[in-house]
Amino acid sequence: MQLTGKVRDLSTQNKTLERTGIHQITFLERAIRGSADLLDKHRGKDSRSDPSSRPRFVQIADEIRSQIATGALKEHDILPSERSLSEQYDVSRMTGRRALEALETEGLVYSADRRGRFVSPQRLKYNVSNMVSFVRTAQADDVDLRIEVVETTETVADSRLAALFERPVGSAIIAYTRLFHSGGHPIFIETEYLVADRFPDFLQNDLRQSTTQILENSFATTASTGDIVIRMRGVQPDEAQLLSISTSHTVIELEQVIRDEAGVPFCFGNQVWRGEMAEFSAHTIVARRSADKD
Amino acid sequence: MQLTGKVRDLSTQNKTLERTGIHQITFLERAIRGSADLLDKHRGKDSRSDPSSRPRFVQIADEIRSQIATGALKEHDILPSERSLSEQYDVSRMTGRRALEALETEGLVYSADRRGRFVSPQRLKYNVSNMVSFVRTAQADDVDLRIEVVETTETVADSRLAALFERPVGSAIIAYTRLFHSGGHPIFIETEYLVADRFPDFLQNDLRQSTTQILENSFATTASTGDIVIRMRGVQPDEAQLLSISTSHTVIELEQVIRDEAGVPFCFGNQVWRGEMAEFSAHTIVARRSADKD
DNA sequence: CACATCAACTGGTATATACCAGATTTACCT
DNA sequence: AGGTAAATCTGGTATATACCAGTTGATGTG
Repeated sequence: MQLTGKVRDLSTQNKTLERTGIHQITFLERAIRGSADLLDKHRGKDSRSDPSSRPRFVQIADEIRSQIATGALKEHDILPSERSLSEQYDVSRMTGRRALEALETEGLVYSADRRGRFVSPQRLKYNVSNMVSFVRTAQADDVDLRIEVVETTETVADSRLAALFERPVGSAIIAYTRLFHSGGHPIFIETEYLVADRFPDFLQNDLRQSTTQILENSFATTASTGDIVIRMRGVQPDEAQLLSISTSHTVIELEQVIRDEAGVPFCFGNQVWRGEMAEFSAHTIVARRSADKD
Repeated sequence: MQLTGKVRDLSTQNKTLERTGIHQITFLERAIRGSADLLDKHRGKDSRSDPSSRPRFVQIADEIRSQIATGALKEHDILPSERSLSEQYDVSRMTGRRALEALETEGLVYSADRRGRFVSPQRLKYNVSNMVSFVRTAQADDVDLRIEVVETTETVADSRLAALFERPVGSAIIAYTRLFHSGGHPIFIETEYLVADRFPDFLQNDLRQSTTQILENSFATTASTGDIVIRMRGVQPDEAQLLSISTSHTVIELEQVIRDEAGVPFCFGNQVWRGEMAEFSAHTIVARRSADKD
């Protein structure tokens, strides 16, 4: 019965081969191994009875991971494709795919839609305490950074923004969304909201620079304190497109409220990071049960 | 040619049905729809030509997501299984699986190996600035928290710990690993390292409580400042087991160095969180270009 | 009633196949 | 040389099938 199945498979597979015309050698190789393989399958069921009890796709992922670790594969190098992995390790394409997907969720690998998968670069370090502008510290650290302005709008405060800014609902708000690239690759999306009456004509500025700088230079406003929330969550379709990652991936969301010396909140920012691309640090000072509660 | 393929499929499928014997109704249903389906397949290829151009598994995930949002499915409720989804939506098991996996990586759903998938509970909020013990603040917020001591060891400092503690390599170090549960479910793993000579007989204490409390009460040591790093990464197999999540998932790693009033580091902690289970907040004060220069 | 057993679940892994659409490369033609 | 069209890559989606190993609940036995 199984053999009959095999024969039928051959006929359909040949039809395919006539069109694609390239996998014939691989196919023949597998056919030669075929008879022995059939016995193997009936015996111990591959790998599970073996001492190496780890799933095949994990083993393959491990091999690639070590190739990255040893430097055989370097940052932004292209990885073997799903199909070539399946030939190389004599597994199905799906198994090769799972290995690559595992590396992707780990963050070691990123994928560019229909072009291939590549080795992820080193993480960017973002010191959230050092709120003196991510842009400026990054540039000081020689991180190449390109800022793309995605959208700028003048809108009004909904209930959430109103509460954050301690202003009435409907207050004029400036909003802009920017996409940050490093090494030619998107790293995070940032949307910032500013109280409009405090920063007239803010959007006239070139936003492809540190906004903290603009606020300091043109509006004499400096960040003094901030409240930050960091969480991991699933990516939204529109975000996925901007970050050029596939849906059903996780990102890190970082929200911050920035206050001036008087404690008045003037900027609300929302950042959506490719999780594998960053690392967040903070320096904290324990509030000795005085004002700060929670 | 395609039709021939179909006929062949039927014959093999019947063979299978004789053994499993349970999915016959589903199979018949599908067979009745068969002729129309075949035409559909030849025309626009399901869903892609449709206005609803989103992949089938995304649509299914969306439906379940809205069921969670509306409260039809509540925290820790069990979700439909992969097989029942595939019947319900008339898709293959793999497609149903992908829908569930998507929800899992989003964090809306967690899976307990071979028992099923369940709706994730609300996130725990962890204020990292408020270093006055996660345990104590959680208990103040009525979060039920169970601490399981996984391992306690007395070891010596490797180069990394030595550097962190500003002590020579080989210094005696106390280490313990604890698993934190909430609502009967594992939330994060914490491993803490203490300089041994400063905290004699520390491991004699019951570690199923706030260690900050122990340090304050028995050793007159209070946390004053801390350095924290947060990053997203892939989970290690041993961690996955403790957290009862599957491999190839992402977790949030939180490392912290805790210092006393004199600025001397006395505790190094490493936490591995189920990413969907937590949300980290911090209150930061901008260092006005004085000491802090990262 | 306690305990062992077994049938029926569950997700996990794996294969084979198919077609799609976008990206890239090659080949050819002007 | 330049440009276009076809071939051939890439991953994305989907189906059907199979067997595995835990979990759970029902069934029966001591």
